[in-house]
Amino acid sequence: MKNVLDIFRERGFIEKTTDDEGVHKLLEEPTACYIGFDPTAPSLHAGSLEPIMSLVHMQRCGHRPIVLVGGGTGLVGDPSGKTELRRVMSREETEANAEALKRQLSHYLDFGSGGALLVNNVDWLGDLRYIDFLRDIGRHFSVNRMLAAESYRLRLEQESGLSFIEFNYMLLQAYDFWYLYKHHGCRLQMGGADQWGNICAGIDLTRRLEAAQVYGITFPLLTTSSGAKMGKTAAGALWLDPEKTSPYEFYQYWIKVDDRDVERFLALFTFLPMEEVRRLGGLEGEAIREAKEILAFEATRITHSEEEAIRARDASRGLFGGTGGEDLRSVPTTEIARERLEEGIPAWQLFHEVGLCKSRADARRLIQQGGGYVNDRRLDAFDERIGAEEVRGQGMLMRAGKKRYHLVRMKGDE
RNA sequence: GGAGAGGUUCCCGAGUGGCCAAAGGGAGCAGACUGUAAAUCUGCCGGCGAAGCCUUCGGAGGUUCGAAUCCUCCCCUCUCCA
Repeated sequence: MKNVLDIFRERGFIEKTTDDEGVHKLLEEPTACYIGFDPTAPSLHAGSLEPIMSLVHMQRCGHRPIVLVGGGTGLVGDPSGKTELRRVMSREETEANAEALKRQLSHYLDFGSGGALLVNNVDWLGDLRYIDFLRDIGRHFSVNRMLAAESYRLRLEQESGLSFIEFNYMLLQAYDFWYLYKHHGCRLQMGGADQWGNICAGIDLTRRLEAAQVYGITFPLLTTSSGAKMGKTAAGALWLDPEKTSPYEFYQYWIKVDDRDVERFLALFTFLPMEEVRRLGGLEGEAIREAKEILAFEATRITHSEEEAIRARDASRGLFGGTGGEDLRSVPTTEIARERLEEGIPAWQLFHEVGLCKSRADARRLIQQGGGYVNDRRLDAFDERIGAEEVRGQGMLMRAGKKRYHLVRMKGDE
């Protein structure tokens, strides 16, 4: 079997490793590896897709992925990112989120016996005793060295500063790595590029405590070619939970990616063989839409299901290809009572109500600027009343701008 | 604990008594051009059915005809000193 490190490398997962040869050698045998996820929300979003995919590759290659839910560290807050208000979360809350994460990750990973493992570090960090921790763990850390770490240095140079609780974060994560090594034989930690310092700290600690060599891999920070953080949509984050981001919207996200990102994303977010990835990435001009369609389909299939992917694709083809007679079931839909429609609803109110615009003023602007459509007819008055006669076939198709669709059906009609 | 700086609309960041719903940039949205791409140009970019009104400049009070701007107290952040 191919060494998973080589797969990672050719698919663009690797930013750097702590020891190229060592990691390669390590991965020749079945190995346990871990990635931490913060249980700050009940759903993961696209930003987590890269680490998730890496774990899937691991499992496919016969290794054992360990998902570490940061129930304990989540309460401290990793400074290796932008400062944000750290919400204090209750244990129940993080546990509920941890459950949700596990359910979600089960789409990708097999948590069956002997398969992937999910652990929550609150289980071992929660009851740590401060003095013991300082004496047993803290003594191994050189503040001088910590200060030199990129993640801290940045914060020190900026005026945002660094609080002691954040400064401690590194020790806790290092402790995690050691713990997982000790109890689950985990010898590899992976994470985003910003995790480098934390990972190295864990390696160091494990070496000191156990005289054992463990390893780390970091992934490149994913941004779109336009520089934005990946996984943002107009509505906010691109969630993996179909309740928060429908498969249709998910699919659309990938269709709309920048041309320059297609090949990279195909390699990262699908399992297509690399020859195919390169072929698709090499397409030029309009032909690259084929590549985007495949990317969107595969990504949606992996995260949701084949059925949803097909549905999203059909709806998208219909809406954008203008074939008509398409299956629109996956387009976001709102039901409105027949009486209200028969009376007629002013367009700007309707656009707001179905969620196409975030306020009535926003809707009015949209329509006044020529971006509001009903059944492909551009509205020219923002207060035009939209009535029941517009609802036909599968429903009334509303559109905001060129790309955002919404379907309205009459309540009671089927 | 002491001394200083600061908290402005999604973000960065101007504004120090009326001309401020608040410069500029970024992000975002729409239009044109395209390929549901990029780049570019144009417009929009707190809310409310227009005029007008309402809510916003860390929080609570106060001065004033009038406050993001002045005063008081409080909360938070940063820098230097201890």
